[in-house]
Amino acid sequence: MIDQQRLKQCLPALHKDLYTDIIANATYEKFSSGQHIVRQGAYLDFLPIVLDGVIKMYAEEDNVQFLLYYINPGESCIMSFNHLFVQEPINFSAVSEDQTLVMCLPVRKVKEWFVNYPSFGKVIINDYQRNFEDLLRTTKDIICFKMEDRLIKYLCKKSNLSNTNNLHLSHQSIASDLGTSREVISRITKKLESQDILIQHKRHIELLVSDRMIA
Amino acid sequence: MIDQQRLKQCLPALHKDLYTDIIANATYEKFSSGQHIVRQGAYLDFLPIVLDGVIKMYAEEDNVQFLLYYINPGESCIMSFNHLFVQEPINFSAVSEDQTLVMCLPVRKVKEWFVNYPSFGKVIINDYQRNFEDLLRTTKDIICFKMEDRLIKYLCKKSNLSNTNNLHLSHQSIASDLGTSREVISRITKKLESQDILIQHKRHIELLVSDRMIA
DNA sequence: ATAGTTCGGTGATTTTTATCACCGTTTGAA
DNA sequence: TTCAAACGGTGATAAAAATCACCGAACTAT
Repeated sequence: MIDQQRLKQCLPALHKDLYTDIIANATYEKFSSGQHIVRQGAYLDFLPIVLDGVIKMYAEEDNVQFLLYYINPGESCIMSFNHLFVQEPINFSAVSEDQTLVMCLPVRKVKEWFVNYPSFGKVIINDYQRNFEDLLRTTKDIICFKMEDRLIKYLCKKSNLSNTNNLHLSHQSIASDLGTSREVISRITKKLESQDILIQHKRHIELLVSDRMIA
Repeated sequence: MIDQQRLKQCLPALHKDLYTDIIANATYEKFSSGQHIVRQGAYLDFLPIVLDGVIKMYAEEDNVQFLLYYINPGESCIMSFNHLFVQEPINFSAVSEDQTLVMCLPVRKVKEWFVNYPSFGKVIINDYQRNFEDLLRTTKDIICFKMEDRLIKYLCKKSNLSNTNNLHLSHQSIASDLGTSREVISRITKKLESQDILIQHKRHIELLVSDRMIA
């Protein structure tokens, strides 16, 4: 599905032998927008690594589903790694944002690589770190900022990810991502429109500010 | 400062040689209640592992300081691990809750162990996992529960940690941990007192419920 | 002893967020 | 084409949290 060249771009600094080994053992899955790659409460027997597209990490609680952070190409949904060693249900969900290509590494091999290749371990650590920092960022935002600021930040982030200012998002889905209700988003977007921060079109939201407030 | 026996209790399942190596290279620091072990914005040249006492993980933002989760004996404040490899300021603080004994492992050695001992890597992974799950739990609580429920949970947790129902906490410090203001806590504790969930004494709060609502 | 500080209580008010109710429009599928 | 579902707007209201202001009690260091 992918060659060594490509894999090196995604996961640099691994041991030479490891690249061939990974390619020999990987399987691939394509996901269309909105599909579950990992479902909260399920068990895992593979480690997913994003090759193309963006994955949203979600948490669910009391029928509320909210966005934690994003996984970009070359990154692994690494928080499922430990679940490879200890067989416990995972406590978040991963959902494809767009068309997504995911490389799946089998548990057995991942364990083996982790033991035999320190460079693989470093990649794992690095991804853990990144996941943790992203979650921490999100947590800080929730505590420190009010919904209006969080919404702006959210839109800027979306804009960055998709490389456009025209965001095809329903108020409902935004509300869900931010853990609030549609009405709240409707009112805030209206307010932001009056402040020339965005324009609401028929089918999308046009963002008028750039990277503002992105940490 | 500690012998091999003791170290094994804290960090089980390591390679035999590693225990002697760790003990040979560790230094120790004692902290009294409320001292900073790790300060947000600083750089690290050691990996702290808690031997005795409890450590609070804090985040700071906009002059608001709030509790993320606790580190118990045998656990490492592992999120600083990656900062050993890439020299970046850390984005949280660790503060001793009580009298605390911390073992400090030097960067150089930690890197070496990580490469040479897969069992050490597993411990690291395990601690990353735990830290992440704790933070995720906190994040879910913040989004899904209102302050009243979070306060009850917070008090239950404190009670568990210190093994007593008599909690010596000021409203101010509770407010800080939960990221709100003193008045809010004062009003909620009053309400909870009327519901027989707790009693406020001169110098402390007596909790009347047990593990209720602890996830 | 006393002066300054921390602590907790509480009223008043505002801000922020949530919830309910209802309505018209748009969209997509049969 | 038609009908149900999704979407968005908005008023009314309630709930939750934040903010300001002020008070007295308790504690602490000199």
